[in-house]
Amino acid sequence: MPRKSSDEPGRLTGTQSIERALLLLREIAAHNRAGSRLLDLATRTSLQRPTVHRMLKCLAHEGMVQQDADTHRYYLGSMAFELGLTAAPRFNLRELSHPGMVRIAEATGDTVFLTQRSGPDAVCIDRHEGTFPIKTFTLDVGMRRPLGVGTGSLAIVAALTDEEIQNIFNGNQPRYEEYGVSAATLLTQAKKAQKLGYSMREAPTLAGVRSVGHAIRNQAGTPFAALSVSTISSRMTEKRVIEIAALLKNEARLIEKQLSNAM
Amino acid sequence: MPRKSSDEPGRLTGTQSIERALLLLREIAAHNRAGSRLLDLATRTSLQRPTVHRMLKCLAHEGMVQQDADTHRYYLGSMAFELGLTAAPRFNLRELSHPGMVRIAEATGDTVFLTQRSGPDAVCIDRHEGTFPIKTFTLDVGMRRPLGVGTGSLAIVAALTDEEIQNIFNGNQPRYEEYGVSAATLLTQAKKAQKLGYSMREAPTLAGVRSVGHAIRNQAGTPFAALSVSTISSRMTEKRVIEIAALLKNEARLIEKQLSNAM
DNA sequence: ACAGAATGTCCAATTAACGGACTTAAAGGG
DNA sequence: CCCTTTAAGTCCGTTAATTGGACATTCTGT
Repeated sequence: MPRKSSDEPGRLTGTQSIERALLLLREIAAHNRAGSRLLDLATRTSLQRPTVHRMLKCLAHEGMVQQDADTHRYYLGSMAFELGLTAAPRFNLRELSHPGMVRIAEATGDTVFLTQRSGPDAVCIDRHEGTFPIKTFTLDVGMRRPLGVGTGSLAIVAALTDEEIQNIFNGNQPRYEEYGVSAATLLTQAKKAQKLGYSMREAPTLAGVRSVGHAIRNQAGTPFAALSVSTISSRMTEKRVIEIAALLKNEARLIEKQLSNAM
Repeated sequence: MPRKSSDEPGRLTGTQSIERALLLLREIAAHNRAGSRLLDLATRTSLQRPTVHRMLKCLAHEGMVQQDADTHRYYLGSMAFELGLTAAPRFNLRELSHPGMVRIAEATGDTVFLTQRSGPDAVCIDRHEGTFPIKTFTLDVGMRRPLGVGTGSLAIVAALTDEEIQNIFNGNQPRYEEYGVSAATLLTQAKKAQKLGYSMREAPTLAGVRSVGHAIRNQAGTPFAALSVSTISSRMTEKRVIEIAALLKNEARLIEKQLSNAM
Protein backbone atom coordinates (compact mmCIF):
# COMPACT_ATOMS: atom_id res chain seq x y z
CA MET A 1 0.00 0.00 0.00
CA PRO A 2 1.40 3.40 -0.92
CA ARG A 3 2.15 5.97 1.75
CA LYS A 4 -0.82 8.09 2.64
CA SER A 5 0.32 11.27 0.92
CA SER A 6 -2.22 13.43 2.69
CA ASP A 7 -4.41 13.23 5.74
CA GLU A 8 -7.19 15.52 4.58
CA PRO A 9 -10.58 14.18 5.53
CA GLY A 10 -12.25 15.33 2.30
CA ARG A 11 -9.97 13.44 -0.04
CA LEU A 12 -10.64 13.83 -3.70
CA THR A 13 -11.01 10.67 -5.73
CA GLY A 14 -10.08 9.69 -9.23
CA THR A 15 -7.34 12.26 -9.56
CA GLN A 16 -4.31 10.74 -7.95
CA SER A 17 -1.96 11.30 -10.85
CA ILE A 18 -3.07 14.88 -11.45
CA GLU A 19 -2.59 15.66 -7.79
CA ARG A 20 0.86 14.14 -7.97
CA ALA A 21 1.73 16.06 -11.12
CA LEU A 22 0.71 19.32 -9.46
CA LEU A 23 2.64 18.39 -6.36
CA LEU A 24 5.67 17.94 -8.58
CA LEU A 25 5.11 21.30 -10.25
CA ARG A 26 4.91 23.01 -6.88
CA GLU A 27 8.05 21.28 -5.75
CA ILE A 28 9.88 22.28 -8.93
CA ALA A 29 8.63 25.83 -8.51
CA ALA A 30 9.90 25.90 -4.94
CA HIS A 31 13.43 25.28 -6.17
CA ASN A 32 13.32 26.90 -9.57
CA ARG A 33 16.51 28.93 -9.23
CA ALA A 34 18.77 25.96 -8.67
CA GLY A 35 16.58 23.45 -10.48
CA SER A 36 15.66 20.03 -9.16
CA ARG A 37 17.17 16.64 -9.73
CA LEU A 38 14.96 13.64 -10.33
CA LEU A 39 15.96 11.97 -7.11
CA ASP A 40 15.41 15.05 -4.99
CA LEU A 41 11.96 15.45 -6.44
CA ALA A 42 11.17 11.83 -5.67
CA THR A 43 12.37 12.27 -2.09
CA ARG A 44 10.64 15.57 -1.48
CA THR A 45 7.31 14.38 -2.85
CA SER A 46 7.54 10.88 -1.34
CA LEU A 47 6.85 9.40 -4.77
CA GLN A 48 8.69 6.58 -6.46
CA ARG A 49 11.45 7.53 -8.86
CA PRO A 50 9.95 5.83 -11.91
CA THR A 51 6.65 7.55 -11.25
CA VAL A 52 8.30 10.94 -10.99
CA HIS A 53 10.32 10.28 -14.11
CA ARG A 54 7.30 9.24 -16.16
CA MET A 55 5.36 12.31 -15.05
CA LEU A 56 8.24 14.67 -15.68
CA LYS A 57 8.67 13.24 -19.17
CA CYS A 58 5.05 14.04 -19.88
CA LEU A 59 5.22 17.49 -18.29
CA ALA A 60 8.39 18.23 -20.25
CA HIS A 61 6.78 17.01 -23.47
CA GLU A 62 3.93 19.47 -22.92
CA GLY A 63 6.27 22.32 -21.97
CA MET A 64 5.19 22.63 -18.35
CA VAL A 65 8.70 21.77 -17.21
CA GLN A 66 12.00 21.74 -19.01
CA GLN A 67 15.10 19.76 -18.39
CA ASP A 68 18.57 21.17 -18.72
CA ALA A 69 20.33 19.00 -21.25
CA ASP A 70 23.66 19.16 -19.44
CA THR A 71 22.77 18.94 -15.77
CA HIS A 72 19.52 16.94 -16.19
CA ARG A 73 17.93 19.31 -13.73
CA TYR A 74 14.26 20.19 -14.03
CA TYR A 75 12.81 23.70 -14.16
CA LEU A 76 9.42 25.18 -14.88
CA GLY A 77 8.80 25.40 -18.63
CA SER A 78 7.49 27.89 -21.11
CA MET A 79 3.90 26.69 -20.80
CA ALA A 80 3.97 27.53 -17.10
CA PHE A 81 5.11 31.03 -18.01
CA GLU A 82 2.45 31.40 -20.70
CA LEU A 83 -0.38 30.16 -18.50
CA GLY A 84 0.80 32.70 -15.95
CA LEU A 85 0.60 35.50 -18.49
CA THR A 86 -2.91 34.42 -19.40
CA ALA A 87 -4.02 34.19 -15.79
CA ALA A 88 -2.42 37.48 -14.76
CA PRO A 89 -5.33 39.84 -15.50
CA ARG A 90 -7.50 38.04 -12.96
CA PHE A 91 -4.88 38.08 -10.23
CA ASN A 92 -3.66 41.59 -10.50
CA LEU A 93 -2.96 42.02 -6.83
CA ARG A 94 0.47 42.97 -8.06
CA GLU A 95 -0.72 45.78 -10.30
CA LEU A 96 -3.30 46.78 -7.77
CA SER A 97 -0.69 47.07 -5.05
CA HIS A 98 1.93 48.83 -7.09
CA PRO A 99 1.03 52.44 -6.22
CA GLY A 100 0.97 51.60 -2.53
CA MET A 101 4.31 49.84 -2.72
CA VAL A 102 5.85 52.86 -4.40
CA ARG A 103 4.43 55.09 -1.67
CA ILE A 104 5.85 52.88 1.06
CA ALA A 105 9.25 52.69 -0.65
CA GLU A 106 9.34 56.46 -1.01
CA ALA A 107 8.23 57.10 2.56
CA THR A 108 10.68 54.63 4.12
CA GLY A 109 13.52 54.51 1.61
CA ASP A 110 13.63 50.75 2.12
CA THR A 111 12.65 47.80 0.01
CA VAL A 112 9.01 46.70 0.02
CA PHE A 113 7.78 43.17 -0.67
CA LEU A 114 4.40 41.81 -1.71
CA THR A 115 3.79 38.20 -0.70
CA GLN A 116 0.82 36.04 -1.60
CA ARG A 117 -0.37 32.83 0.01
CA SER A 118 -0.51 29.73 -2.15
CA GLY A 119 -1.89 26.79 -0.19
CA PRO A 120 0.73 25.80 2.36
CA ASP A 121 3.27 28.17 0.79
CA ALA A 122 3.78 31.88 0.29
CA VAL A 123 5.11 33.35 -2.95
CA CYS A 124 6.80 36.72 -3.33
CA ILE A 125 4.94 38.33 -6.22
CA ASP A 126 6.52 41.80 -6.26
CA ARG A 127 9.35 43.85 -4.87
CA HIS A 128 9.99 47.57 -4.96
CA GLU A 129 13.36 49.05 -4.09
CA GLY A 130 13.72 52.06 -1.86
CA THR A 131 16.35 54.74 -2.34
CA PHE A 132 18.42 53.90 0.73
CA PRO A 133 21.76 52.65 -0.64
CA ILE A 134 22.06 49.56 1.56
CA LYS A 135 19.50 47.17 0.16
CA THR A 136 18.43 43.89 1.73
CA PHE A 137 17.00 41.61 -0.93
CA THR A 138 15.72 38.92 1.34
CA LEU A 139 13.19 37.79 -1.28
CA ASP A 140 13.28 37.34 -5.03
CA VAL A 141 10.10 37.70 -7.03
CA GLY A 142 8.69 34.23 -7.62
CA MET A 143 10.31 32.78 -4.55
CA ARG A 144 8.11 30.17 -2.89
CA ARG A 145 8.60 29.15 0.73
CA PRO A 146 6.51 27.36 3.35
CA LEU A 147 4.02 29.64 5.11
CA GLY A 148 5.59 31.21 8.18
CA VAL A 149 9.05 31.56 6.68
CA GLY A 150 9.56 35.24 5.93
CA THR A 151 7.99 38.24 7.65
CA GLY A 152 5.22 38.83 5.11
CA SER A 153 4.46 35.14 5.21
CA LEU A 154 4.36 35.28 9.00
CA ALA A 155 1.91 38.18 8.91
CA ILE A 156 -0.43 36.06 6.76
CA VAL A 157 -0.20 33.11 9.13
CA ALA A 158 -0.73 35.24 12.21
CA ALA A 159 -3.94 36.62 10.75
CA LEU A 160 -5.44 33.15 10.29
CA THR A 161 -7.45 31.29 12.93
CA ASP A 162 -5.52 29.37 15.58
CA GLU A 163 -6.84 26.12 14.18
CA GLU A 164 -5.59 26.88 10.69
CA ILE A 165 -2.25 27.99 12.05
CA GLN A 166 -1.88 24.64 13.82
CA ASN A 167 -2.80 22.75 10.65
CA ILE A 168 -0.33 24.68 8.53
CA PHE A 169 2.51 24.37 11.02
CA ASN A 170 1.82 20.65 11.41
CA GLY A 171 1.70 20.11 7.67
CA ASN A 172 4.82 22.13 6.95
CA GLN A 173 6.81 20.89 9.96
CA PRO A 174 9.27 18.70 8.00
CA ARG A 175 9.91 21.47 5.49
CA TYR A 176 10.92 24.16 7.98
CA GLU A 177 14.27 22.60 8.81
CA GLU A 178 15.59 23.55 5.37
CA TYR A 179 14.97 27.21 6.23
CA GLY A 180 16.56 27.15 9.67
CA VAL A 181 13.37 27.56 11.71
CA SER A 182 11.10 25.32 13.75
CA ALA A 183 7.31 25.21 14.00
CA ALA A 184 7.62 26.01 17.72
CA THR A 185 9.50 29.29 17.27
CA LEU A 186 7.20 30.25 14.40
CA LEU A 187 4.19 29.73 16.66
CA THR A 188 5.68 32.04 19.30
CA GLN A 189 6.38 34.67 16.66
CA ALA A 190 2.88 34.31 15.22
CA LYS A 191 1.34 34.79 18.69
CA LYS A 192 3.39 37.95 19.13
CA ALA A 193 2.31 39.20 15.71
CA GLN A 194 -1.34 38.56 16.59
CA LYS A 195 -1.00 40.80 19.64
CA LEU A 196 0.74 43.58 17.74
CA GLY A 197 -1.41 43.36 14.62
CA TYR A 198 1.71 43.13 12.46
CA SER A 199 4.68 40.81 12.17
CA MET A 200 8.22 41.84 13.02
CA ARG A 201 11.43 39.91 13.34
CA GLU A 202 15.12 39.57 12.63
CA ALA A 203 15.88 37.34 9.68
CA PRO A 204 16.94 34.00 11.20
CA THR A 205 19.46 33.22 8.46
CA LEU A 206 20.64 36.75 7.67
CA ALA A 207 22.02 38.53 10.70
CA GLY A 208 21.39 42.28 10.90
CA VAL A 209 18.25 42.36 8.82
CA ARG A 210 14.90 43.28 10.37
CA SER A 211 11.50 43.27 8.69
CA VAL A 212 7.96 44.37 9.38
CA GLY A 213 4.92 42.83 7.69
CA HIS A 214 1.16 43.38 7.53
CA ALA A 215 -1.48 41.02 6.16
CA ILE A 216 -3.95 41.85 3.39
CA ARG A 217 -7.36 40.23 3.70
CA ASN A 218 -9.89 39.35 1.03
CA GLN A 219 -13.57 40.29 1.19
CA ALA A 220 -14.31 37.30 3.40
CA GLY A 221 -11.74 38.57 5.89
CA THR A 222 -9.28 35.79 5.15
CA PRO A 223 -5.68 36.92 4.89
CA PHE A 224 -4.15 35.88 1.58
CA ALA A 225 -1.26 38.29 1.07
CA ALA A 226 1.02 40.68 2.91
CA LEU A 227 3.09 43.81 2.51
CA SER A 228 6.46 43.88 4.21
CA VAL A 229 9.43 46.18 4.52
CA SER A 230 12.94 44.92 5.12
CA THR A 231 16.09 46.79 6.02
CA ILE A 232 19.24 46.65 8.15
CA SER A 233 18.49 46.42 11.85
CA SER A 234 20.23 49.69 12.68
CA ARG A 235 17.59 51.53 10.64
CA MET A 236 14.72 49.66 12.31
CA THR A 237 14.37 51.28 15.72
CA GLU A 238 11.38 50.46 17.95
CA LYS A 239 9.80 53.75 17.04
CA ARG A 240 10.36 53.28 13.33
CA VAL A 241 8.87 49.78 13.44
CA ILE A 242 5.65 51.25 14.75
CA GLU A 243 5.62 53.96 12.09
CA ILE A 244 6.22 51.50 9.30
CA ALA A 245 3.59 49.10 10.66
CA ALA A 246 1.06 51.94 10.58
CA LEU A 247 2.09 52.78 7.02
CA LEU A 248 1.71 49.15 5.93
CA LYS A 249 -1.65 48.85 7.66
CA ASN A 250 -2.92 51.90 5.86
CA GLU A 251 -1.82 50.69 2.42
CA ALA A 252 -3.14 47.19 3.11
CA ARG A 253 -6.53 48.75 3.91
CA LEU A 254 -6.51 50.63 0.61
CA ILE A 255 -5.74 47.47 -1.34
CA GLU A 256 -8.47 45.56 0.50
CA LYS A 257 -10.94 48.28 -0.41
CA GLN A 258 -10.07 48.03 -4.11
CA LEU A 259 -10.30 44.27 -3.99
CA SER A 260 -13.81 44.36 -2.60
CA ASN A 261 -14.81 46.64 -5.46
CA ALA A 262 -13.02 44.55 -8.05
CA MET A 263 -14.46 41.11 -7.34
CA MET B 1 -13.63 1.96 -26.72
CA PRO B 2 -12.35 5.45 -26.03
CA ARG B 3 -11.66 7.84 -28.85
CA LYS B 4 -8.06 7.98 -29.94
CA SER B 5 -7.19 11.29 -28.33
CA SER B 6 -4.03 11.79 -30.33
CA ASP B 7 -2.29 10.45 -33.42
CA GLU B 8 1.31 11.17 -32.43
CA PRO B 9 3.62 8.37 -33.47
CA GLY B 10 5.81 8.66 -30.36
CA ARG B 11 2.95 8.43 -27.88
CA LEU B 12 3.87 8.74 -24.27
CA THR B 13 2.56 6.06 -22.01
CA GLY B 14 1.38 6.03 -18.43
CA THR B 15 0.38 9.66 -18.43
CA GLN B 16 -3.07 9.81 -19.98
CA SER B 17 -4.72 11.77 -17.21
CA ILE B 18 -1.90 14.29 -16.91
CA GLU B 19 -2.00 14.86 -20.66
CA ARG B 20 -5.74 15.38 -20.41
CA ALA B 21 -5.41 17.77 -17.50
CA LEU B 22 -2.89 19.85 -19.42
CA LEU B 23 -5.11 19.78 -22.48
CA LEU B 24 -7.88 21.17 -20.30
CA LEU B 25 -5.61 23.89 -18.94
CA ARG B 26 -4.64 24.94 -22.44
CA GLU B 27 -8.27 25.00 -23.47
CA ILE B 28 -9.22 27.07 -20.44
CA ALA B 29 -6.31 29.43 -21.13
CA ALA B 30 -7.44 29.85 -24.73
CA HIS B 31 -10.77 31.23 -23.53
CA ASN B 32 -9.73 32.83 -20.29
CA ARG B 33 -11.36 36.17 -21.02
CA ALA B 34 -14.89 34.82 -21.21
CA GLY B 35 -14.33 31.69 -19.15
CA SER B 36 -15.32 28.17 -20.13
CA ARG B 37 -18.35 26.09 -19.31
CA LEU B 38 -18.00 22.44 -18.38
CA LEU B 39 -19.80 21.25 -21.48
CA ASP B 40 -17.80 23.41 -23.84
CA LEU B 41 -14.59 22.10 -22.36
CA ALA B 42 -15.81 18.53 -22.79
CA THR B 43 -16.71 19.21 -26.41
CA ARG B 44 -13.54 21.06 -27.29
CA THR B 45 -11.27 18.45 -25.73
CA SER B 46 -13.31 15.43 -26.90
CA LEU B 47 -13.38 14.15 -23.34
CA GLN B 48 -16.36 12.81 -21.43
CA ARG B 49 -18.17 15.29 -19.24
CA PRO B 50 -17.70 13.36 -15.98
CA THR B 51 -13.99 13.05 -16.69
CA VAL B 52 -13.68 16.75 -17.32
CA HIS B 53 -15.67 17.53 -14.23
CA ARG B 54 -13.58 15.31 -11.99
CA MET B 55 -10.36 16.78 -13.33
CA LEU B 56 -11.58 20.33 -12.99
CA LYS B 57 -12.59 19.66 -9.41
CA CYS B 58 -9.07 18.54 -8.69
CA LEU B 59 -7.47 21.42 -10.59
CA ALA B 60 -9.73 23.87 -8.79
CA HIS B 61 -8.93 22.29 -5.43
CA GLU B 62 -5.23 22.84 -6.12
CA GLY B 63 -5.76 26.39 -7.39
CA MET B 64 -4.77 25.78 -10.99
CA VAL B 65 -8.25 26.76 -12.13
CA GLN B 66 -10.99 28.65 -10.41
CA GLN B 67 -14.71 28.44 -10.91
CA ASP B 68 -16.95 31.44 -10.75
CA ALA B 69 -19.49 30.69 -8.04
CA ASP B 70 -22.33 32.39 -9.93
CA THR B 71 -21.79 31.45 -13.56
CA HIS B 72 -20.01 28.12 -12.91
CA ARG B 73 -17.51 29.12 -15.56
CA TYR B 74 -13.91 28.00 -15.26
CA TYR B 75 -10.87 30.26 -15.41
CA LEU B 76 -7.17 29.82 -14.79
CA GLY B 77 -6.44 30.02 -11.08
CA SER B 78 -3.95 31.65 -8.81
CA MET B 79 -1.52 28.76 -8.93
CA ALA B 80 -1.24 29.15 -12.69
CA PHE B 81 -0.39 32.79 -12.11
CA GLU B 82 2.16 32.00 -9.43
CA LEU B 83 3.88 29.29 -11.42
CA GLY B 84 4.15 31.83 -14.22
CA LEU B 85 5.84 34.31 -11.93
CA THR B 86 8.29 31.68 -10.81
CA ALA B 87 9.02 30.61 -14.38
CA ALA B 88 9.36 34.17 -15.66
CA PRO B 89 13.06 34.69 -14.95
CA ARG B 90 13.88 31.95 -17.44
CA PHE B 91 11.49 33.08 -20.18
CA ASN B 92 11.22 36.78 -19.81
CA LEU B 93 13.88 38.51 -21.88
CA ARG B 94 14.09 41.29 -19.35
CA GLU B 95 14.60 39.10 -16.31
CA LEU B 96 16.75 36.74 -18.30
CA SER B 97 19.02 39.56 -19.35
CA HIS B 98 19.26 41.19 -15.96
CA PRO B 99 22.32 39.36 -14.65
CA GLY B 100 24.23 40.03 -17.87
CA MET B 101 23.30 43.71 -17.82
CA VAL B 102 24.59 44.00 -14.27
CA ARG B 103 27.84 42.33 -15.31
CA ILE B 104 28.28 44.71 -18.24
CA ALA B 105 27.51 47.74 -16.10
CA GLU B 106 30.01 46.60 -13.49
CA ALA B 107 32.70 45.83 -16.04
CA THR B 108 32.32 49.09 -17.96
CA GLY B 109 30.99 51.48 -15.35
CA ASP B 110 28.64 52.82 -18.02
CA THR B 111 24.92 52.53 -18.57
CA VAL B 112 23.55 49.44 -20.33
CA PHE B 113 20.33 49.29 -22.33
CA LEU B 114 18.13 46.39 -23.40
CA THR B 115 16.10 47.06 -26.53
CA GLN B 116 13.45 44.79 -28.01
CA ARG B 117 12.02 44.86 -31.52
CA SER B 118 8.29 45.44 -31.79
CA GLY B 119 7.25 45.31 -35.44
CA PRO B 120 8.72 48.36 -37.21
CA ASP B 121 9.80 49.85 -33.87
CA ALA B 122 12.21 49.12 -31.07
CA VAL B 123 11.34 49.57 -27.41
CA CYS B 124 13.77 50.07 -24.58
CA ILE B 125 12.66 47.45 -22.06
CA ASP B 126 15.39 47.83 -19.46
CA ARG B 127 18.25 50.03 -18.38
CA HIS B 128 21.00 49.47 -15.86
CA GLU B 129 23.18 52.29 -14.61
CA GLY B 130 26.92 51.98 -14.27
CA THR B 131 28.93 53.61 -11.52
CA PHE B 132 30.69 56.23 -13.65
CA PRO B 133 29.38 59.58 -12.41
CA ILE B 134 28.67 61.12 -15.80
CA LYS B 135 25.64 59.27 -17.06
CA THR B 136 24.15 59.48 -20.52
CA PHE B 137 20.52 58.48 -20.38
CA THR B 138 19.88 58.36 -24.08
CA LEU B 139 16.94 56.02 -23.55
CA ASP B 140 14.15 55.76 -21.01
CA VAL B 141 12.57 52.42 -20.27
CA GLY B 142 9.42 52.12 -22.34
CA MET B 143 10.66 54.49 -25.05
CA ARG B 144 9.57 53.40 -28.50
CA ARG B 145 11.31 54.60 -31.65
CA PRO B 146 11.42 53.48 -35.29
CA LEU B 147 13.85 50.61 -35.94
CA GLY B 148 17.28 51.99 -36.80
CA VAL B 149 17.10 54.95 -34.46
CA GLY B 150 19.35 54.22 -31.51
CA THR B 151 22.41 52.02 -31.40
CA GLY B 152 20.71 48.91 -30.00
CA SER B 153 17.97 49.33 -32.54
CA LEU B 154 20.58 49.67 -35.28
CA ALA B 155 22.23 46.43 -34.16
CA ILE B 156 18.90 44.63 -34.57
CA VAL B 157 18.38 46.04 -38.05
CA ALA B 158 21.92 45.26 -39.17
CA ALA B 159 21.45 41.61 -38.19
CA LEU B 160 18.37 41.22 -40.41
CA THR B 161 18.49 40.19 -44.08
CA ASP B 162 19.15 42.92 -46.64
CA GLU B 163 15.64 42.50 -47.98
CA GLU B 164 14.05 43.05 -44.58
CA ILE B 165 16.29 46.05 -43.92
CA GLN B 166 15.10 47.66 -47.15
CA ASN B 167 11.45 47.01 -46.25
CA ILE B 168 11.84 48.48 -42.79
CA PHE B 169 13.73 51.56 -43.96
CA ASN B 170 11.19 52.15 -46.72
CA GLY B 171 8.28 51.78 -44.33
CA ASN B 172 9.78 54.00 -41.64
CA GLN B 173 11.21 56.63 -44.05
CA PRO B 174 8.74 59.41 -43.21
CA ARG B 175 9.18 58.88 -39.47
CA TYR B 176 12.96 59.26 -39.39
CA GLU B 177 12.95 63.01 -39.95
CA GLU B 178 11.62 63.56 -36.47
CA TYR B 179 14.74 61.89 -35.06
CA GLY B 180 17.22 63.81 -37.19
CA VAL B 181 18.30 60.90 -39.38
CA SER B 182 17.62 59.70 -42.91
CA ALA B 183 17.10 56.19 -44.27
CA ALA B 184 20.17 56.68 -46.46
CA THR B 185 22.57 57.36 -43.56
CA LEU B 186 21.00 54.55 -41.54
CA LEU B 187 21.66 52.15 -44.40
CA THR B 188 25.31 53.15 -44.48
CA GLN B 189 25.58 52.67 -40.73
CA ALA B 190 23.80 49.32 -40.92
CA LYS B 191 26.23 48.14 -43.61
CA LYS B 192 29.14 49.14 -41.41
CA ALA B 193 27.60 47.35 -38.44
CA GLN B 194 27.17 44.20 -40.53
CA LYS B 195 30.87 44.20 -41.31
CA LEU B 196 31.90 44.78 -37.70
CA GLY B 197 29.34 42.43 -36.15
CA TYR B 198 28.22 45.20 -33.82
CA SER B 199 26.76 48.68 -34.15
CA MET B 200 28.61 51.83 -33.10
CA ARG B 201 27.95 55.50 -33.55
CA GLU B 202 27.81 59.00 -32.14
CA ALA B 203 24.33 60.05 -31.10
CA PRO B 204 23.11 62.31 -33.92
CA THR B 205 21.12 64.59 -31.65
CA LEU B 206 23.32 64.51 -28.56
CA ALA B 207 26.88 65.62 -29.30
CA GLY B 208 29.62 63.88 -27.35
CA VAL B 209 27.77 60.62 -26.70
CA ARG B 210 28.93 57.37 -28.29
CA SER B 211 27.28 53.95 -28.05
CA VAL B 212 27.98 50.34 -28.95
CA GLY B 213 25.26 47.73 -29.56
CA HIS B 214 24.98 44.00 -30.21
CA ALA B 215 21.96 42.04 -31.42
CA ILE B 216 20.34 39.10 -29.61
CA ARG B 217 18.89 36.40 -31.87
CA ASN B 218 16.13 33.89 -31.18
CA GLN B 219 16.51 30.15 -31.83
CA ALA B 220 15.65 30.65 -35.49
CA GLY B 221 18.55 33.08 -35.79
CA THR B 222 16.33 36.12 -36.19
CA PRO B 223 17.49 39.16 -34.24
CA PHE B 224 14.74 40.49 -32.00
CA ALA B 225 16.56 42.44 -29.30
CA ALA B 226 19.87 44.10 -28.50
CA LEU B 227 22.20 45.06 -25.68
CA SER B 228 23.93 48.42 -25.87
CA VAL B 229 26.26 50.56 -23.82
CA SER B 230 26.32 54.33 -23.99
CA THR B 231 28.76 56.85 -22.58
CA ILE B 232 30.55 60.13 -23.28
CA SER B 233 32.77 59.99 -26.37
CA SER B 234 35.94 60.74 -24.44
CA ARG B 235 35.52 57.41 -22.62
CA MET B 236 34.82 55.54 -25.85
CA THR B 237 38.22 55.14 -27.46
CA GLU B 238 38.65 52.87 -30.49
CA LYS B 239 40.20 50.24 -28.29
CA ARG B 240 37.46 50.42 -25.70
CA VAL B 241 34.77 50.12 -28.35
CA ILE B 242 36.25 46.79 -29.37
CA GLU B 243 36.44 45.60 -25.77
CA ILE B 244 32.87 46.57 -25.05
CA ALA B 245 31.66 44.98 -28.29
CA ALA B 246 33.29 41.72 -27.22
CA LEU B 247 31.66 41.99 -23.81
CA LEU B 248 28.26 42.60 -25.36
CA LYS B 249 28.70 39.75 -27.81
CA ASN B 250 29.55 37.38 -25.00
CA GLU B 251 26.53 38.34 -22.90
CA ALA B 252 24.25 38.23 -25.94
CA ARG B 253 25.47 34.69 -26.60
CA LEU B 254 24.67 33.69 -23.03
CA ILE B 255 21.15 35.05 -23.32
CA GLU B 256 20.65 33.29 -26.64
CA LYS B 257 21.81 30.04 -25.09
CA GLN B 258 19.30 30.36 -22.27
CA LEU B 259 16.58 31.20 -24.74
CA SER B 260 17.28 28.09 -26.77
CA ASN B 261 16.98 25.99 -23.64
CA ALA B 262 13.82 27.79 -22.71
CA MET B 263 11.79 27.13 -25.82
C1' DA C 1 -44.41 26.24 -12.44
C1' DC C 2 -42.50 23.60 -15.70
C1' DA C 3 -39.40 22.07 -19.54
C1' DG C 4 -34.81 22.03 -21.07
C1' DA C 5 -30.20 22.25 -20.22
C1' DA C 6 -26.68 22.57 -17.53
C1' DT C 7 -23.77 20.93 -13.50
C1' DG C 8 -22.66 17.50 -10.28
C1' DT C 9 -22.37 12.47 -8.40
C1' DC C 10 -22.03 7.29 -8.21
C1' DC C 11 -19.95 2.91 -8.85
C1' DA C 12 -18.86 -1.53 -11.52
C1' DA C 13 -15.64 -2.57 -15.39
C1' DT C 14 -11.40 -1.99 -17.22
C1' DT C 15 -7.44 -0.03 -18.45
C1' DA C 16 -4.00 3.13 -17.40
C1' DA C 17 -0.73 3.98 -13.87
C1' DC C 18 2.29 2.05 -10.49
C1' DG C 19 6.70 0.72 -8.83
C1' DG C 20 10.22 -3.28 -8.13
C1' DA C 21 13.88 -4.71 -10.74
C1' DC C 22 16.91 -3.82 -14.32
C1' DT C 23 19.90 -1.09 -17.77
C1' DT C 24 22.48 2.76 -19.12
C1' DA C 25 25.02 6.98 -18.44
C1' DA C 26 27.76 10.10 -15.95
C1' DA C 27 30.62 11.63 -12.20
C1' DG C 28 34.33 10.83 -8.71
C1' DG C 29 38.41 8.56 -6.87
C1' DG C 30 42.56 5.53 -6.69
C1' DC D 1 42.65 4.88 -17.27
C1' DC D 2 39.65 1.82 -15.16
C1' DC D 3 36.74 0.85 -11.50
C1' DT D 4 33.22 2.31 -8.13
C1' DT D 5 29.43 5.01 -7.04
C1' DT D 6 25.49 7.52 -7.97
C1' DA D 7 22.02 9.15 -10.75
C1' DA D 8 19.03 8.95 -14.87
C1' DG D 9 16.26 6.34 -17.64
C1' DT D 10 13.45 2.01 -19.09
C1' DC D 11 10.59 -2.33 -18.80
C1' DC D 12 6.58 -4.89 -17.74
C1' DG D 13 3.38 -7.82 -14.71
C1' DT D 14 0.08 -6.48 -11.17
C1' DT D 15 -3.52 -3.95 -9.35
C1' DA D 16 -5.48 0.02 -7.74
C1' DA D 17 -6.91 4.23 -9.83
C1' DT D 18 -9.47 6.12 -13.55
C1' DT D 19 -13.06 5.86 -16.58
C1' DG D 20 -17.63 6.94 -18.33
C1' DG D 21 -22.66 5.33 -18.68
C1' DA D 22 -26.45 6.27 -16.02
C1' DC D 23 -28.69 8.94 -12.64
C1' DA D 24 -29.48 13.07 -9.43
C1' DT D 25 -29.52 17.79 -8.79
C1' DT D 26 -29.50 22.59 -9.74
C1' DC D 27 -30.11 26.40 -12.62
C1' DT D 28 -32.39 29.17 -16.54
C1' DG D 29 -35.73 31.01 -19.26
C1' DT D 30 -40.63 31.57 -20.50
